[in-house]
Amino acid sequence: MTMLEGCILTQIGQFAELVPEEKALLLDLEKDPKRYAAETCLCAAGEEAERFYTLSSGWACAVRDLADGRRQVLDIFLPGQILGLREMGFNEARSDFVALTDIEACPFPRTRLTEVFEQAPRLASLFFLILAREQSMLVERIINIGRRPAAERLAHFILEMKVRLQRPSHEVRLPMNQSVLADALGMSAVHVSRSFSQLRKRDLIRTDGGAIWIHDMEGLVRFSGFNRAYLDCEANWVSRTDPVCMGEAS
Amino acid sequence: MTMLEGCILTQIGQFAELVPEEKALLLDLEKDPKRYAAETCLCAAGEEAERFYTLSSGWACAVRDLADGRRQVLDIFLPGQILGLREMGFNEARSDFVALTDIEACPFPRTRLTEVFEQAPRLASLFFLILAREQSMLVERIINIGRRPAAERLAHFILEMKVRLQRPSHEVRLPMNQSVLADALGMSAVHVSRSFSQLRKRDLIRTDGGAIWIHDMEGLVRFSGFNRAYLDCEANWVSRTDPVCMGEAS
DNA sequence: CGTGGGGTTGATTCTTATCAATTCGGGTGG
DNA sequence: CCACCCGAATTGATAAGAATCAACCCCACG
Repeated sequence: MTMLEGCILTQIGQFAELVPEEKALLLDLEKDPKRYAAETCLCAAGEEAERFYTLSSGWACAVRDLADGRRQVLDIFLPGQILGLREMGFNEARSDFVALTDIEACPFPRTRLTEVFEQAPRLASLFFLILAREQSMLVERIINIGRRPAAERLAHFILEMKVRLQRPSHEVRLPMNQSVLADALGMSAVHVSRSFSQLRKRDLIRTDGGAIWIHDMEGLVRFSGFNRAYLDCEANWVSRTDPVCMGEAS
Repeated sequence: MTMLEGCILTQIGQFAELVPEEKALLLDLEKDPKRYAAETCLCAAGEEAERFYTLSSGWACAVRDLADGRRQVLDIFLPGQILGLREMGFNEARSDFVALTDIEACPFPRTRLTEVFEQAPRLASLFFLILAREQSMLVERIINIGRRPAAERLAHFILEMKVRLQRPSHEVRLPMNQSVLADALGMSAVHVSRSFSQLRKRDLIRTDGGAIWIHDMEGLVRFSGFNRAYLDCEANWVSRTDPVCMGEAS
């Protein structure tokens, strides 16, 4: 079983060198993780959303249910991500947050983030960057759903997850059934299955139980029009001046 | 002709009371607006993207062209918005930015934003909020494109624009042809036309040239499943503590 | 007057959804 | 070990939705 681990510290640390004060603030956000079973709904759309969650192990997702039963998966969260960030400006949760696997997540009050921003202004910039990266992912999903036919759409999604998992292995194991996949890709579960067959027939992937082997990476990339650039976000602009400033403060 | 005006100051001012220093920093971002004709491409995907633009009048959009000619409109920008924010972490533009009407926009170097964040940390929080609101809009667009059939999708889009325009009038005038609309909604131009007829046949709207009259607001809302909550973003959490801090600094 | 872009409409084709039946694999209890 | 059940994946048949292709209208504009 692939149990992923991670913390927001390493996630954010990719963008800039953090000073001890900043690290302490971030660590505090995930100091008391709780365990939740797969399928648990951490937060339902419409409820007053007082808290966010740092995800330290396992997978989660954000989902929106429509009146007529249709549903759309909005995000897939991996360890090290924060659940709820985009809801900062709203008093009611705009979507469900659901555990896809057993997870460890640490709830913290939304207002805590405000305090963090005040105590370490540079972190506000870094969180800005995180939102910007998430936006880029959403934008690619819009392109994917809006303009790519089913098989390419699925292929693109597989590649996105492959890159996000940061594993050298060509095996991608997604802890979700084809029905969830369908809701993430804006299609029907049956058609996800058909699209898998298509990718197999073209010898781009092989599947075995829950696992997907990327058999022809180059072909899959070409087929789906995938370009990983949108996942590779940098923050050269943040680290330049501020660290000095923080150093003085410490 | 509907010529919209606006500045980022009022846009951001909705979220919190700004102190003079903050206002000055923001005003500086749009102090030297330039005029661009409709159709002008401010920035093409792939080029090194050194600058963002504050949009002070007219409409613009972000577009992505795919290899095979398909295209997807990613954002519609109204006066007071900043073009490019989400690209903060990238060195190359991830999409085209194109003027939909004649516009006035003020280019400023991306690094300027960093300076702003350093000089007025609270603005970093507010820009964080802006990104969060934009994310909410993207998320609704994903739901719209992923899970709603064409006519509902169009209806939802019309209502979103109606709310964003902040006009009491039930007339919505979109400065874009049905082909652009199609690219925004992930469908074909012909089908946009048919969807308009459907909405007309149901007596939900009337159209005349470029203008759309919402004839049955309640019906349109019901039909499309529109809920404006995602556009109504608040920042009660920002203004609480920081202004004091800024007051001291001044 | 022509001309051309945008909008509408119809005919056709393609894609995807929906419904239904079958298979597969993993548990569970006898 | 086997019978059974269940959820998930696959496959086929059919229907609906949307794209595409093509014709046509309308109107602004030279």
